[in-house]
Amino acid sequence: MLQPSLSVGSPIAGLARALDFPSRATIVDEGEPARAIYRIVSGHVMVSRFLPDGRRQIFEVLGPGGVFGVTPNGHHDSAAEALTEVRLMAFDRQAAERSSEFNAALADLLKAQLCALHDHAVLLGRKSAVERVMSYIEDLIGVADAQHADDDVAIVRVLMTRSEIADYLGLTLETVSRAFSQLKREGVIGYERHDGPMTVDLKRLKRLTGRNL
Amino acid sequence: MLQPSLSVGSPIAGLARALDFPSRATIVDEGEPARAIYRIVSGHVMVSRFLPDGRRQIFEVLGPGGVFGVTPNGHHDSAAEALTEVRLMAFDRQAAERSSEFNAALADLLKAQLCALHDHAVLLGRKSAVERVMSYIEDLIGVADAQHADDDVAIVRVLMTRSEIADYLGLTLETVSRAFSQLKREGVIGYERHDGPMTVDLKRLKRLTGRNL
DNA sequence: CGAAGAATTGAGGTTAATCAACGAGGGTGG
DNA sequence: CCACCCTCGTTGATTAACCTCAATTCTTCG
Repeated sequence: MLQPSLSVGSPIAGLARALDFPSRATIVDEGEPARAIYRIVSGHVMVSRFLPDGRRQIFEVLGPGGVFGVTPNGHHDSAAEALTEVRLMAFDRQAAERSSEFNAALADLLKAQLCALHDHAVLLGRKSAVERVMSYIEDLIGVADAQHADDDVAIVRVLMTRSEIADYLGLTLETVSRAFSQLKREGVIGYERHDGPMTVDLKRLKRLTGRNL
Repeated sequence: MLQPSLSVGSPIAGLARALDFPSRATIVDEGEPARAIYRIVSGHVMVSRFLPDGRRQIFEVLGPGGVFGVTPNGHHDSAAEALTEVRLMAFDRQAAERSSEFNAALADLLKAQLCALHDHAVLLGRKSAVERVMSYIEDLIGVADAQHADDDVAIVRVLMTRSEIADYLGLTLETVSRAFSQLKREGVIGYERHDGPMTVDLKRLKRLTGRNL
């Protein structure tokens, strides 16, 4: 997928500043006034929201090129947390919104996000626990689709805890753990340590997800 | 919420043509090449996607001002169906994408949609059946928030069938029906005929949703 | 070594899905 | 006009999936 600019060289480059965050840092809080729009240079970021009683839903996990902090009103509707060390470009919101060039580039990025959120809504509304976890694993492989197209096995690293994956997939951490265990028993995935590398048998995964998605 | 133009008077007005559809007509099919971007003038539209095995997820229900048919690639990722008689403005996609003015206006609309999809993801991932139906009823009242702010009772019309509501809320039609029955028993809502007007006791609804959202 | 955080696994409970029957309009054709 | 059918909604009984509670292990870190 094309990644529009929003970067140096563009006339709005002057509005941007680089920012770094350590792993697990909170970048924006829910409800906070929206002063900037952020683009990820390197690292990964989770975007989430809490219900008053503590239930959490993670909407998206963004990698390099991803954008967050966009809001229709003046306040962030969701929080953003660094999943790894992160380098960001921060664009002053007020100034950026006045630049039609910025908005046009942003529109392209938002279109892709919209599509991703549609995928995720299908997952949350209509897929079983194991299907959700398989979709998650496919996401992990992600653009690697290209580089793994002819491979039998992909190797990925799970950056999120079971609890975070659960809040992303609309499950509990126990159900996520059981789904991982089941897929491991079935030989779809393999790992020694949960924070180590995970191997994915692409053929088996495709066979399981191919039929229904 | 502000509704940016994308309308007559704008320099891209020449790219637009008006279209009418009868109730229940299919406006765009999933997978179809994306020739246009649509804005609703009047009426309501559902946007949805199917899994290969027939499971359906409805992403959003759009009213006047709503936009659909936006896609990051050349093909529609979802279908759109008229829920009522609908009048649309259709913007030629190729031409519109070249207009930074169009894209800028579109960005504002997409921001609002993004926020709405976040709300919906929380609903799908983290709310119980009755909570989902209550949220749906709140949506029905919608902007009426303003005009009903001092009222005790709102009167709304449910345009969707139980099956459509189920596919919107990630439930089965039976569960939706039971939730409606329960809320009726509890006096939160009232109706004689399912296709007739429905009264909503706003105080009771707020009391139930207020705590947890 | 002990404590804290994360994952796994088991047992049991709850919610929502599934299967099934029935009733209420609305349309169509005899 | 009425009988029939078809769609939609409601409700009940049962099942299955997932959640909750709880115990245990593993790893890391002080």
